[in-house]
Amino acid sequence: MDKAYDPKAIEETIYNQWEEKNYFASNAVNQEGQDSYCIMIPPPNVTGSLHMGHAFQHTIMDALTRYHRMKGDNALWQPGTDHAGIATQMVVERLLGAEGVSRHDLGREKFIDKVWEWKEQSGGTITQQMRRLGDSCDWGREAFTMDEDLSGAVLEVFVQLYEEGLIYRGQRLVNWDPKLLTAVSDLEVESEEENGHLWHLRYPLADGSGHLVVATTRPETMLGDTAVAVHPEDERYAHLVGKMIKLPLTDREIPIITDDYVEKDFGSGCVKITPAHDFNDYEMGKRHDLPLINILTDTAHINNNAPEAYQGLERYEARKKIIADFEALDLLEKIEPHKLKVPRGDRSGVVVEPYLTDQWYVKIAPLAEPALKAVKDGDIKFVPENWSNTYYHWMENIQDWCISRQLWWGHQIPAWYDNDGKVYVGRTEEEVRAKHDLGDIELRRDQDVLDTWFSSALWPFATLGWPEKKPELDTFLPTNVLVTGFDIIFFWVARMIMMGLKFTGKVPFKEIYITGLIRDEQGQKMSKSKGNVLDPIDLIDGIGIDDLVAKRTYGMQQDRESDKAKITKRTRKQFPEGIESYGTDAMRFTFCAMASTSRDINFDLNRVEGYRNFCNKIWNAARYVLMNTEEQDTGLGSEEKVLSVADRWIISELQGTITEFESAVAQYRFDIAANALYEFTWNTYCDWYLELSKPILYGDDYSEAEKRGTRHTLVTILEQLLRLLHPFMPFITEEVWQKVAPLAGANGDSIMLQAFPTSDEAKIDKQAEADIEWLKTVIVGIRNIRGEMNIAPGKPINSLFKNGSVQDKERLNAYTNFLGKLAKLESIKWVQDDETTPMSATALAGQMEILIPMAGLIDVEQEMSRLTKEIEKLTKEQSRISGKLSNPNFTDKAPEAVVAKERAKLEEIESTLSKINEQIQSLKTL
RNA sequence: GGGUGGUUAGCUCAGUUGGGAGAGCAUCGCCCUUACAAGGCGAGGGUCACUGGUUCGAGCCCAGUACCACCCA
Repeated sequence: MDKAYDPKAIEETIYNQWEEKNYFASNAVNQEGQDSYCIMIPPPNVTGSLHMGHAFQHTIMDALTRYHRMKGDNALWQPGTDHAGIATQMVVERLLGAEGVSRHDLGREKFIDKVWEWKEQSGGTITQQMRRLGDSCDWGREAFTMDEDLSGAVLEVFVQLYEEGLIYRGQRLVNWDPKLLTAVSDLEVESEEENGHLWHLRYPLADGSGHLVVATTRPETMLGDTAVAVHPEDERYAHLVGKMIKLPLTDREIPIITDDYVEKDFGSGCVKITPAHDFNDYEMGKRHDLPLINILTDTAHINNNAPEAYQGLERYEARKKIIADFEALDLLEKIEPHKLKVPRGDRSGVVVEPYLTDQWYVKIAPLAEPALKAVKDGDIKFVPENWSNTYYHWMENIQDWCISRQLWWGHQIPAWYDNDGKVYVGRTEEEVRAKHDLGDIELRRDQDVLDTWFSSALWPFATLGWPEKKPELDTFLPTNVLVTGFDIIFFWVARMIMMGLKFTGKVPFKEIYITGLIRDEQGQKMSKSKGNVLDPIDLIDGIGIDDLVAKRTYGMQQDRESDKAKITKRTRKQFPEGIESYGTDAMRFTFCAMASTSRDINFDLNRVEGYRNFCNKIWNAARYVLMNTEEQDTGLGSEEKVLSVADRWIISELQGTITEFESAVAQYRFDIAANALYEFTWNTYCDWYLELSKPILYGDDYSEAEKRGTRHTLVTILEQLLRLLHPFMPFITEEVWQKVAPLAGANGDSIMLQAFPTSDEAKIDKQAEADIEWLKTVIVGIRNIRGEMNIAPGKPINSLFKNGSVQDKERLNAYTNFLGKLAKLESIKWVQDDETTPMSATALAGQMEILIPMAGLIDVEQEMSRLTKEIEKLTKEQSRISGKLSNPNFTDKAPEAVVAKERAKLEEIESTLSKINEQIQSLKTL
């Protein structure tokens, strides 16, 4: 083995072998006595590439899948990708645009062919990247939301919902994206606060007796006003209610009405009502039976319903002209600066318009009710639990879902119209004709496609074969857990629950593990425009600084030169040498270690570096073990093995680590699980056990049976540890296991098919734990003296032990070898309590004094200051505890055990203090 | 406006039922000891945001305040 771990040398080869040998495959039916374990991947956009969020969630999903596979479950991690309607269509349109071609030049069919071409070309990127992460998905089952099977499921669901009256077509206000020319759902609109204005406009009364002032943030919509409203209890305007307004710039008269919705204190207390261009006004219009006047085209230009002077103007041009005209008529009272929430399309970034159109909707209330109940009844559990409140709140206020999109890429709506505009819904045109006995009259198919999330909502059961009754459906549904981010609870999670319950009668998953969102090390969201994006593949392979800068600034718009410079500067400052190659396992372990319950995870490259070092530690520990066991007797035969106290201790410690790991994973606390592994591997196995094994293996005082016992323990603990680490770090564990397994008596082709280690209470050895605890105290005491006195670690020193108990003496005798080697002691001598001892630096192990004679080694002053420091520490503690114990309230009311513990503590501190004081006295006498 | 989460060491974060403030990285000192300098050994560093309350005892429970972040309207 090389001296340092090199992930590049092994990762891809190992993955290819796993995949070729089909180790990731699940079975359609469980074997006798076997459980199933299933995770559905949140399908990434087919043309996308892997980002840090994916890498994080995939690490969790893969760790769970590998863990359960090793536990013997029939494990299925279902992979696949999403067609991502708007996103993908936009990419292809942009590519065509670069060649000067629009989708309309091509026509629908040819454009869709182009999208498929693009999908073939770039659709493999993300699944290839997933392989780099070590994702053990069942690739044979890979699905795509536009596959024939899934498209069939979409048809079936649409038709059934329509037939039950749960899908309907209706005309109402939708969020209209005037750039993409499609409706979008409420969730696809992002409202940010922006600086705007509040225009106060004078609206004259029709009878010429004066005017009202209305305040608006969108003056151009006044062309579509159909009323002015005041609050019913607003005395200022009570006498005007029922009168008419002469709407400026138009020839229309509109009424003054009252409505509770109006805020008396906002502006003048009078509100213009534009039912066709505002959601609130729309509702008010319905309440008062006001006419709807649509004044916009689908591209947000003024249409022919408005006075001729404004027709054809773009919405913001129209605003300017209208303000100017109001001013000219002396009807502009004032303009105030005003902050307002501006709704923008999450894809296009342009301001969306409330717009009156015909769209398809899902009637959501009947679906939401059982979905709400499933979580309330505990059939589905959110982890962390508090996300269920977010879910409840949204589900209880849920609106009908607009599912039609005016796009070309997606599942075309299975509805046909005859020449009278009558609509027929069915799986195919033939079915529709036959069912409604239409003969061969002319039918025109609805041009719209479905919201991408409509097909995603069916993902858990559609990928398992629904509507066909495939065995997988029974085997894997409900799936065990959904691993996803809180950003798509509404988009995806809620809709899967609704659709799953409706069409399978089962919940789609029993638990939902909501992961945190990966941010940069300063807590900023990673985004292209901020230039702080990290690519998981770059962490694995490394990247030079020039390439990294190029990547972060590539494709930025020309007018953003200053941003580009800023990003370049910052990137070069943060990564002067680029990013090192850390390997997949280090990155995966980092994600696990950072997966606490926090909702934001600030990703810190220093952590990756630390865990890369951890990989190296494992690698070198394995090198040590192999060096001492290869071609030697590791105790696999029938010859006698004697286990040392260290052997019994490390075996005992491993049991606790396994238990801790398993209980942490059961609660999705991967950070706790990762820390338990790290702690055991580094601080227990490497720092102590490997060192303790050396005196036995290298010493002349041990029998072959003892050496055999230690070799056996060395290699079997490592072998188990590798299996324990495998779900988090699949590659290095496989590579090392291949070498170690035969020496530990394990057979098998791959670690990923081995059983997960189990904890055995019978192997817990309290006596060995106590003995090693004692040994560590003594060694650490001596090391402390060395460290504080600047005695080189390699310099052999003499030691004396005094005032110990019978047990101390026994232990000292039994563990002389360990002490000598680990504390680098030249001599160990037990002295009688009354024996005089040379001037020494001292440490305590319980009552036992450890003396390091100072001759030629130690400065008296230095030792004095070391002891004084120790006394200060202890005195502080002493006064705290004695204060506590002298308080009768504490001794009377606190539990007996707590009081006793404090008393014991105090006693120990006091005896330690007096010993140290004695030592100081004896130093002073010199 | 309503809601949720957060505030602990220089940085990134743990802290389970209230009972001796922890880890990693960074810092300082000694060491290239035959697994590992991507390492070993040792050390320093915190008014647990603030105010008040409950309690014998609060990082943890309660009330309020400030600041940060996100979600919904």
